[in-house]
Amino acid sequence: MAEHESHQSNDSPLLETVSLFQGLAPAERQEVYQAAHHRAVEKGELFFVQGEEAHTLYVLTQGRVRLNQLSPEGEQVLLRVIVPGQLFGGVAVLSGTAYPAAAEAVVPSEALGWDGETMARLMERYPAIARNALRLLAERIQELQERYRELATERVERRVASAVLRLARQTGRKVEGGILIDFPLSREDLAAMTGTTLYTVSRILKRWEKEGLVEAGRQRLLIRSPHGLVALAEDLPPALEAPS
Amino acid sequence: MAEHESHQSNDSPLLETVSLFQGLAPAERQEVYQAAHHRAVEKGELFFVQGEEAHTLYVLTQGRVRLNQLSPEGEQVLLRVIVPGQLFGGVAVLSGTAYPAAAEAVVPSEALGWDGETMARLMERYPAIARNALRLLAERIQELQERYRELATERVERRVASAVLRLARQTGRKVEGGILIDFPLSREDLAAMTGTTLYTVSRILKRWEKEGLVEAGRQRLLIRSPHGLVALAEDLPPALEAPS
DNA sequence: CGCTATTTTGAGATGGCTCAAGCTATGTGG
DNA sequence: CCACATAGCTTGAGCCATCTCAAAATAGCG
Repeated sequence: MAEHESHQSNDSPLLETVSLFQGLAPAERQEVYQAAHHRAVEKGELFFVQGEEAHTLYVLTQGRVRLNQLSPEGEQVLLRVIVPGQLFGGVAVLSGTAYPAAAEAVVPSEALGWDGETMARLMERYPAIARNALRLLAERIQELQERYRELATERVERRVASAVLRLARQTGRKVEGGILIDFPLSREDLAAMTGTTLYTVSRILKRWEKEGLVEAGRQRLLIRSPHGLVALAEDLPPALEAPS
Repeated sequence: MAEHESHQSNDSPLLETVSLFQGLAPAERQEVYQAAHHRAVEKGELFFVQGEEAHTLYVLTQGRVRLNQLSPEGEQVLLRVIVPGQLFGGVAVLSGTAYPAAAEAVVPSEALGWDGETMARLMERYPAIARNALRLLAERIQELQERYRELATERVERRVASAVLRLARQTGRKVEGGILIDFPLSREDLAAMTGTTLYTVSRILKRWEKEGLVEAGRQRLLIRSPHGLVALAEDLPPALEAPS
């Protein structure tokens, strides 16, 4: 029957953990799931491009997606990295405008999509979805405001430290020796997240490596000492090795 | 009876223009209005402080309010300026967290306030309010993202130009000779909006004044040539005087 | 095994910050 | 109504964090 070739179920076990659908009964989630269409994109491909009229709101189910915003002059900013369970494209759909950024899969990725009208209908029927959406957007605003302040008032090294920690929290995988950022992340990506250049990021990572804070490879970042980075991000006195 | 000493009505003519309540019938707006309480604060006073648990969502009816975010290190960022009709404090109430910024009246100001539960109840009853709120938040996110990119990729002068233009659009008053920013705005305020220092802003304004773009006084800014500023903000070739 | 993307490193330039000092409106109390 | 206090603004000089540009090293990938 109408069955997607999904990974491990024809049910909506995945949606259980999606905060947009929190508070729905299983049967309701099932209905929401039925209304979705499934989309898979290759590494490097886009779910949507910046400027395209927004039609679909996605929830990522597999992979990692970057939201890039391009300035009129062609400079890129990496607004955020989406991990499974998170919403993307929603802002544009809800405000009825064009996508303000492009969504690029950094690894092979899959998502569920609902077009604007469908989602409006679902929200109508299940106000909990609208409430959740409000809460999610409000949280996004708070985070954005904080990052805005960070960018406005803090030096590069600290911004990079914050960005790395944020990534670690979002998409870090515990491995022996530390926390590994779980997708290919280049110096240039980090630069685009923090408003600096890839050269400066490279130098900073080298320095951190010397200090034993991280282990940085080609598109790879292992955080050996989250504490050390937190200290940097918050400008604590650089943690003495052996307090007397 | 229970009548506020409001400026010119016991009705809700004001709410008509508030986008949060767009789409409500007059009677419904009336009910919304009944549920509000009225609050006036003096110049320099705060509607709420940063970190305070969020209880009330406001719509400004009179005056101008600044939303300031303070960094842990004590540096200030001016996130936005609220003009009558706009919502503030809503993000914190909707996400159920503490206010992420302080709201300071830059001139004597008045607002209508609803506490979180009341607003939740109203949204329940009138889904249009929830829809409007979603749209408003989505628009805020878009604006913030854009400003984030601006801060990340553009030089100070251009950022200041953009900030001034934004203010002019929001709260500019046409007067003879140009557009006047309609509330006291210091060099330091502009610096806090654009992530720079008051010294740099001062120099930039002086330069613009020499070029005839603006007229800058003590906490006063008159834009003589919006076009010139737009050119700066967008890095067009600096508008030739007389194209041959 | 060679090609290409990524990263490192150096050297030099500079935009904007910092600090210090003086200036000037504005409002206030005598 | 004046003189003074104050908050806001200007200006200079020096510095430095970060950017730029150039070039070489490295690592994957096909």
